[in-house]
Parts: sequence; structure tokens; C-alpha cells
Amino acid sequence: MIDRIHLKIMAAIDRHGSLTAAAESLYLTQSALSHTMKKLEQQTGVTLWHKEGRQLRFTQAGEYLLQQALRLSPQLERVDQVLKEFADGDRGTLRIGMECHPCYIWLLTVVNPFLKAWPNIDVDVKQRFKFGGMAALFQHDIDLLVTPDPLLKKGVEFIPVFDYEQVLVLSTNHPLTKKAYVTPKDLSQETLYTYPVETERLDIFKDFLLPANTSPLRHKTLEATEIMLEMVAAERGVATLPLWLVQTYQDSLPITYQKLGKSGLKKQIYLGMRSNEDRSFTSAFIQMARASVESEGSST
Amino acid sequence: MIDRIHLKIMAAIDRHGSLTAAAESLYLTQSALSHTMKKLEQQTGVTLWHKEGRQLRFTQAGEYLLQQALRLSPQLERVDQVLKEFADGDRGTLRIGMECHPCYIWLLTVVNPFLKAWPNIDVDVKQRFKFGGMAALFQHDIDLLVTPDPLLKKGVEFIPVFDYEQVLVLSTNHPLTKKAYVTPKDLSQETLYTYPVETERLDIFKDFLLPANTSPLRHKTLEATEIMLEMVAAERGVATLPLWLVQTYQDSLPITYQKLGKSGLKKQIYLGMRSNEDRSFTSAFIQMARASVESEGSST
DNA sequence: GTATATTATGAATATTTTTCATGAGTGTCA
DNA sequence: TGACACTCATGAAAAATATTCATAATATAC
Repeated sequence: MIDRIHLKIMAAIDRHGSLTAAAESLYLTQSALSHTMKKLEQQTGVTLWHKEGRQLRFTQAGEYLLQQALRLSPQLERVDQVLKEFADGDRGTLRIGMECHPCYIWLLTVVNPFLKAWPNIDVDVKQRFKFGGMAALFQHDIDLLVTPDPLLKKGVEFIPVFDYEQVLVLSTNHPLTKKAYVTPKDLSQETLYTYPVETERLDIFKDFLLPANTSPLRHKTLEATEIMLEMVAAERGVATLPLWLVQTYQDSLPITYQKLGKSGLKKQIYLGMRSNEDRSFTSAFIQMARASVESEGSST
Repeated sequence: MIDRIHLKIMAAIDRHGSLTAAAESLYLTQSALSHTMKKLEQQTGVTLWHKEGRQLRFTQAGEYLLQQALRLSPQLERVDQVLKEFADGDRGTLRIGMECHPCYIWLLTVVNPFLKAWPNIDVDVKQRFKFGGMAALFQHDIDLLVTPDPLLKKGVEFIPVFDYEQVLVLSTNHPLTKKAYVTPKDLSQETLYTYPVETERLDIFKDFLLPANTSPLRHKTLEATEIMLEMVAAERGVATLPLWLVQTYQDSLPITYQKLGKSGLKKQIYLGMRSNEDRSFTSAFIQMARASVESEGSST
């Protein structure tokens, strides 16, 4: 029944004092306003104003409608404005999905400048997915996927961000440090620590142990990277992590590393996003991610 | 830009799960909804939802708009509802103007049951008018005028409510109590107490003293009826009040009264309202006013 | 009284909304 | 797998609505 235009007209009459002036302020004719409000009066059965000389005087109902107009009009304008911000990419949440546990620390170094560069965009990071990161991306549960396993599929695009080598982390006293490199069979007598995800998603299983039809003596899972490294340092077992991550801890813990296989286990981290979705801040994040890696000199 | 229909559509989609079901709930076609929202999307530049299989999934902007819709739609509906209440006379304020000071006590006996019978209608009483009660009525400052001086004018209607006699209130010891009635000349040696209004509006001047070209020795004004009567009782002067009012105080104070002139000063109280204004509760108030008087047996 | 304001209103016009008909995609089930 | 049922999108036509134009009616200022 009542519509936004009625609120605007009431507010304009109040502000400008006459129908004619109100009409001008709304870029309409006085006639249009008169007709519009007359129709509202007929539909609702109320009288909104009386003519008093050449002035208008609101009735009680008109006064009420004016109050509501003054209250509601700005709220509707605010909705317009926010919608425009969404359209311009000045507002939103960038939801990042992580399928690469150790990348979290790296991600934080990108998120920090991103938040500064895009003050109206929030960032959310998700690490658990019911049906995998790809499904989450397709279902719009996330907007960006950080993963070492890109999937060529219509509707998504993957961009390599950086290369890294997955290595076996060992206590400095560990016998395997003597070898030139580690073979799958070497691990069959070891306790292996990994993050608590499915073995299909763990490089050490997928790309190293399973092809050789081998498995470690024991497989234990841990959430926290630091604890995992402490376990290795305490000679409780071994773990696999990206080389760059091991290097950052090598100074503070008695740990070292070994190549997995003769030529090492080379990996790449990709950022995946839905194609044909053009949110400027998503692309901006990807740019910043690549830049962060290049400045470190550890990139493609 | 954004309009009420967009809010309703968003809320309906959320509630019914699909465009088709939402369209049905709004008594529109699916096509209409699709076109309407498409247009909004084009105007603002946002995407509100994605098709996911045969389902719709709101984007962040869509989710935002939905939240605003759920918040604002009920408020707009409430405005419709209140406007309808105004139209039906289920809401409003009855503003009563008084040009008859002593009638205030009588008025209260009408207002009380009125408030009970019309729980959504407020009552306001005004006693001071810049340009008189008639002007206030015309200017919609009041809706009802209680006055002993009806003015036959286009646009207003006056209905007599009750007859009364204006009498001179005297201390029981006053010499004038000995006479059969009081003449204008009798007052030329008296101190007269009246309400503080223009003499043209005081019956004692307008209908009694001025026609005889006489005036009282002294004229003092007082706001409160009770104090006025105390003054009279203390033999400080005389006053003129409606007979029925004097009678209610006669038991508790040493006062009595005298007819003004041989046949007494007969007055009538009228209720005036703007004609062609059809607010049911205004008429209802008039009905209750008349009824209150009839039950007392002091009416026309 | 005349000129200049105001709002209201009927008719004509312009614009917007809605429907109709249909296309294109997706899930279901025999 | 193919028929079917159901979804939303879309172009064109139809219907409804909003706006303007021209003008009346009325009030105010000079």
C-alpha cells in the first residue's frame, strides 16, 4: 500500500513547505505529487492534509506518516548505499578456504596488508569442508581456495602462487639424516605425525607412500605445527612439512630435514576462484598473494 | 532505487524457498518477480543470487538485502496498519478547546467514560487560544470547542449540550441576598472576581453590565474556581458562576446566590466541531456529552 | 482589481509492471 | 537413457500505473 515515494513526498513537503517546492526537489511536477498522494488517501481512506489558505496543514494521520517518513526514508537510502558498495566491491567478506595446513602462516602475511588496503572488506578463513574445498567453492561457501591440488573444472580458475618442496622433518640425531635421501621403505619403521585430515589429501601418502604400497609404522595426527615439530625434536617420530616452514624453525629447535625420494617431493600452491565472478577485491587478494611470494624470492 | 516490492520479494523467496513459490504467495507470476529483481540488479549493479541447480542461493549482497527486508518490511506494514486505524477512527487524539472555564469539571465526567470506550483515542484539553476558540477550530488546533458563544459560520457546527443559569455568588451575609434579584447598578459598589479572560467573553459583562453601561467597583481575576469561592465566602467580593457549580459548593462553604436580573441570566453550552469532518470518535464524544447531561436531568 | 501564488483535477501521454509464451537448465524416475 | 516435472530467465505484448499538460479554483500581496 504505502510505498517509498509516499515517504519521500511527505518528507519533502515538510522540508520545503509546499507541494510545488517538494515537487521541484524531487524532479517531478506538482501535479504528480498531488495525484500520487490523492491516490494513497483514497486507497487508505485517510486524509493526510488540509488546505489552509495557500498552505498545507497535516492532519494527525499526516503527521504520523511524516514521522515514519523521517524515520524510514534514511534507512531505505542506507540500503541503496550499501547495495552500491557491494556492487562497487567496497563491501563484502572474502571467505578463504584452506586445504594446505602449513600455508596458514603464509596466509596471515597476505591478509594483514589486504585488510589495510580494503578497509571495508572482511576476511574469513575456513579450514573444514563437508565435501571438500572444491565443493565449498562451487557452493559459494568460500570465495577463494588455497590448495596444492587444483582441479581443472569448468567454472573455477586456479592460479599457481608459489612452488615449494615437501620434506621429511627429522631430529638432528635421527639415523636417516645420514642418507642422501629418504625412500618410502625408510618410513615403514617410523612414527609419522601429520595434520588430522584424510590420508588422500596428505602429500606424503598420496605422492610418496601409496605409490610404493608402503605405510609408516605408526600414524599420529596433531593440529598444531609447533607441537608437531616439538615431537620431532623430542625424537618421538617424523613429519612432513614444506621446506620453507622447516627452515624458519631450524634455528630454534634441534631439527633438520631430508629430501623425499631422489629428486624431492615438489609441490605447488594454487589459489582457486570461481571464474566469471568479478569481485575486484578477490582479484586484488590474488595479486597481493603473488606479490608477497615474489618479494621473498621463493616463487615460480 | 530499492522499493518496498523488492523487500517483499526477498523476504518471500527466503520464506518460500523459490521464486515460483514466492510469486504465488505475492499473487504475482514468477516472471514478474524475475523481471523486477533483474531490473534492480541492473540498476544497482549487484548480483543478488546465483542459480545452483534448480535452487537459488543468495550472494552476500542478497543476504544483506534479505536481512534489511526482514527488518524493514514489518515496519512498513505497521505504517499501513496504523494509517488504516486513523482511517477507521481507531486512532487519534481528540483535542478539546474550552471557552467555558467552569465547564472543566463537567468535562472530566465525560472524558472518563470516553477514554474507556475508545481505548486508542487520546484526549487533550486546551484552554488558551491565540485567536480564540473558533480560529483554533478552523486551524485544526482543536477538534471540538466547548463554548457558550456559538458562531454561525460555514464549516462549523454547534450543538447545544445543556442549559444553565449564570448567577451571582454571594457570601451568606451579603446585603444583596435580601433582594429578589440583582440589578447591574447593584454591582457598581462590589468587587467582582472572574476568570482571567477578556471581558468581551465574560457573560456578566457582555450580557449584564455593558448593556446597562455599568461596571463593578473593582474587577479582579483568578484562575482557580475554588479560590474564587473562598474569596466570596470571606466577603472579599462577588463572582458569577453557573448555578449548578454553586450548588455543588453550597454545602461546604457559607455562600449563596442571586438571580442576575429579573428573569435570570440564562445560558447554553454548545459543542462546536468542523462540519464535513467525519471522525467517528468526535461524534461519539458529543453523544456521550449529551447523554451525561440528560442522565443528570439538567438538559435542554 | 490585477498579478502571482498556491493545490486540485481531467485528459493525454509516457513509463513501468505484469503477463504470456517459451527457452534452457536440472533433477527424478521408470 | 529418455520422458517428465520442475526450476528460473527472457522477449514481446498487454495491462496498469505514474507523469505531464492544461486549466480550474482559491488565496494573498500590492
